[in-house]
Amino acid sequence: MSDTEDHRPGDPQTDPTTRPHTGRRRNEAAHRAILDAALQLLAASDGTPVTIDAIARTAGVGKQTVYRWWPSKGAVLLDALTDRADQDVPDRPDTGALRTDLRAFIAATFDAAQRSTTASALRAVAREAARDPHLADLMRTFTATRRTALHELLARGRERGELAGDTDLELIVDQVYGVLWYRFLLGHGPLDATVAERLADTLVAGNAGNIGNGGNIGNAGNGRQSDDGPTRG
Amino acid sequence: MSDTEDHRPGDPQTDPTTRPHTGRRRNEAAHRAILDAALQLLAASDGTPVTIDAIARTAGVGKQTVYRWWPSKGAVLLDALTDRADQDVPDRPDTGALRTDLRAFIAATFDAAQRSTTASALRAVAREAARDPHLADLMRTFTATRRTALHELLARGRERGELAGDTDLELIVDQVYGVLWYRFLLGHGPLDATVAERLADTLVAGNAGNIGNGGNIGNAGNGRQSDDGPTRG
DNA sequence: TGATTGTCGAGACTGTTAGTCTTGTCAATC
DNA sequence: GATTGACAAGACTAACAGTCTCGACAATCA
Repeated sequence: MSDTEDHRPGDPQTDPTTRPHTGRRRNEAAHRAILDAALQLLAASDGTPVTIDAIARTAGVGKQTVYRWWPSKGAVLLDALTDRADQDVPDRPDTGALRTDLRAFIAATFDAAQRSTTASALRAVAREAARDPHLADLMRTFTATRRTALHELLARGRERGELAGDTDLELIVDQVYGVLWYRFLLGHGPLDATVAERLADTLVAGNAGNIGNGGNIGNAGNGRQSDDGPTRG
Repeated sequence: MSDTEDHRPGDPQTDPTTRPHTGRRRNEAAHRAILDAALQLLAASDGTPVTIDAIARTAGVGKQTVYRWWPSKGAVLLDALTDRADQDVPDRPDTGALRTDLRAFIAATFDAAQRSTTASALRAVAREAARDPHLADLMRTFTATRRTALHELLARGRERGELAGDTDLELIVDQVYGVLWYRFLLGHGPLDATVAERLADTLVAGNAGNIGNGGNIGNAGNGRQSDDGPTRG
């Protein structure tokens, strides 16, 4: 729940530190009802976009009340999604071995994305984000946490020597989340535990360094350079 | 140019085989002007969606003329994009070695996606597709050709023993196009020749079979099973 | 107690856009 | 010359995000 302190942007009156605050107080129940309505509609969404009117009507609330506390439709939707998705943030496995850590992380991530309520909401928000640059930005922040967690997991493995010193960790992160989003949004391939294992194993094997990197073709060391910084964008 | 034979859907009169066709003929110049206008607007798009009115106005054409030949805005946009993107379909390198084939294919694909005209149009169409299920379908067909080409390239390598016999080729395809779309749409990381090489090399190394698949951690053979069929969805 | 402030639900309003319908014109065929 | 159908122009409808207005209500202050 990242929303309990929303203000009307640029409205210092709502900051209780400056002035005692007169006037009627914010109705927490309405606020809660809006988030619940938004999540319910997102979860039930069949592809048609969720409208503000529908959210307000479902919540039994005036439209203005929605816009008093959120700057745009996208912000409401993301708050509703966050409210839900924070419940199933993948934990950060630390088994001491990269391959098993990675397997667990990817499997948990795939699994979380597939939970029916989350999945439908996530898809709906992603669709909105395609048209709403502000929401797209919020989505980037939303995903950055998970990207960072994966990056750290990989960095730990690299420090232990399980990945080559010049491994491009960001590329691995993008391979994982690229496959996830690609299959999630297009739905043309599975995102199950088997795929998670295959992906984890081949990523580790493919970046393991000079010990077993060749296969049938010698893999000449080609000026790869490491890049750090957990999340670039 | 995949559009020269569009009909008004469900309008058998336009099929010249049934009846000689009376009345004024279709204006090819207008048709061409619409596609050109659409592409021009797509290429110049800054994020704001391209409207049908703008296309018609730019083409010097009535809106009805657009809708006479295309069923929806998405269809026009995709036709315009196809018109352009067919020019830079990556060829199918066949150097005899998987690693170099893959490097060339991925580099060419990344490069084509980045060409300024194509890139802007592609992004705009992808944004539209998020809201327009019909366009999303057309996009899948549009990308299927390229997916198939990559799949075949990989299958060739597997036959030559450069990939393990149980390699999941679809997963590799999705890693390539997943990274491509993910970085292309979010723009948080590069899609250059260096990345193409790294990606190709690690994919080959990670799926090379039992010769050098371990790295520091033994990679126990875990019941992976191959799945063929070039494109599943 | 009464004035002030700010929220509430309701819903009218504005502006934008996809897609349809209408009108008067023009070109091809019968 | 009649019919058919494409044409440009643009009015029209329906959805939707976001704003504005209204009368009611709740909290604070003088």
